[in-house]
Amino acid sequence: MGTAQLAAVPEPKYWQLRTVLLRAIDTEFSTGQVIPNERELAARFNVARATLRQALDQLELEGRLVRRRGIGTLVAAPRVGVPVSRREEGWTGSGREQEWQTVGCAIVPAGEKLAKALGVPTGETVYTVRRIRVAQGQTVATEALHVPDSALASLPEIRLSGAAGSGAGPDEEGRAVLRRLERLTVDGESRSVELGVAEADEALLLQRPPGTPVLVVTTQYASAGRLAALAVSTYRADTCRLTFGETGLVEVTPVPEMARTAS
Amino acid sequence: MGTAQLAAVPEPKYWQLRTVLLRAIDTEFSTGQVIPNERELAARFNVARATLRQALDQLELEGRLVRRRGIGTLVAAPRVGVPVSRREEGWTGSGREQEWQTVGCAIVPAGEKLAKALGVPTGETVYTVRRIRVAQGQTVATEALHVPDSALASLPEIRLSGAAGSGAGPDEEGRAVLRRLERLTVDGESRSVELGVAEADEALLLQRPPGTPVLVVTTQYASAGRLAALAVSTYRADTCRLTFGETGLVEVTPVPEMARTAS
DNA sequence: CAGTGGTCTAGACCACAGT
DNA sequence: CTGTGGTCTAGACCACTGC
Repeated sequence: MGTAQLAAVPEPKYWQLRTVLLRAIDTEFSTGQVIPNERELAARFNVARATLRQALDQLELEGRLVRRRGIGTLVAAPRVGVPVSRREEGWTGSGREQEWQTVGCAIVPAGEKLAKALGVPTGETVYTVRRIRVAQGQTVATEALHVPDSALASLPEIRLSGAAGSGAGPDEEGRAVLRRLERLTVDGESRSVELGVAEADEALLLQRPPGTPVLVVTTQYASAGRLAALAVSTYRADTCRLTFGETGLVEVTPVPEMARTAS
Repeated sequence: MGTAQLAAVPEPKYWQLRTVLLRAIDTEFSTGQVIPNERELAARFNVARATLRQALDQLELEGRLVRRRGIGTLVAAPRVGVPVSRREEGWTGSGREQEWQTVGCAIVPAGEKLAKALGVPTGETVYTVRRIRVAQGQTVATEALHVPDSALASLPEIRLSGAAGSGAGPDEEGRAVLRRLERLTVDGESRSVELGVAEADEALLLQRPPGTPVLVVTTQYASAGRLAALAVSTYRADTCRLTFGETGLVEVTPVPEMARTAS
């Protein structure tokens, strides 16, 4: 890792630093390796630690570095491609290996905003299933799957116990909801993706500090011309690349990862 | 906007501040309104300006605030839903209103990484069309559309002039490539979305400083069992919500925007 | 010109991991 | 314990906007 002076151009120092560091980790370090500590790097480049940290913040946002308190700063592994499935495979993932794990379930009357999003009257009972998604031994996403009672009611199946936590275990209730959803015919789904940050409980599930950037995927499932379920999933933005694959299609290059500029 | 003391809990101050400010802008301010300046807010909450700025950084990342140098900090408008089109509508957008504007075109031999991503031999001629996408009077995305010569060659049409900038205008060349692509039958497309930051030239096109977070959409277009084109689009993460709509589907609630937690 | 956000500094202390 | 990253401070100066 070089020690060249930073030019006195109008570009901010932290951005120049980021570029220098990026080149360094691309050429002189490999995945998982720890880079020199912040105080040393700051000294080496003759900048304050805060300035250096600004550069590292950028690289962490780009998923190139991982910082662990008490340990050091490591070169991150390339992002994992996470298929955002089309619902042909069922509600628990691709069938073969369960990619979603139910961690809880709540049965509560819909608040104003939730009711509006679901297109049901405020106060209607809504089943909210909390799930997490694990890939390569790491929790990469959390999800809140909201199903209004009215959507479930049209399905032929025994009713769930009314109050939460009465009979079965905590997420047993959630799995029951999912089982009933299996019988639902989904006509289509529409999605949106945007940037967000992890709040307290999400951050906890993702094993990250609050404020961690996440990709928020909102999926609306339509059945019989009405909204049957709403899923809000938050994926770790630092480690995930969401993929939307066509079902039957020639599998081309798995990971482009290339210059977005080509003069 | 309140002035309550910040509790001495283990949660970092900047995160508490963010929560307080978020509630404030949700209840006491409206879109486009300027909030008090940083020095005043810092004094009001008894924190250093750097700490306050950390909170504002978070809110800006979430797309809730917009900061303009020399002006102040404004409450941001809700994110615009940007349809990431399925290629049924042609290469220039939905036909009716051109959503993409060609701003340049380069004809160069493929570098190593680009060639690998396109699945062509290194050095093959590649047409790279640079486009920007405008929504609501604002540039929301830039794109580099890479088309290998071999994909274009199979199409019946006159050849383009060999060297760049010889005859027609700069982007006239780009439009010609797009016109020829219209004749291409696309069997399918596969996409991925990840978080990135805008580099120098992208930042310029997006009218944002370098390091601005963007949503990077990579689209691979398949034709006749091979990769025919590769598009890398970068959308402003602060102002965009990418939408992936099913073609014929009941249009449900346009913008959920709700608590992702529902205990 | 005055006021705003943007950058940078030098230093302090804390929380956590590994010894 | 030492060493790491995480937080916070108080102050300085710059770049830009609008009057």
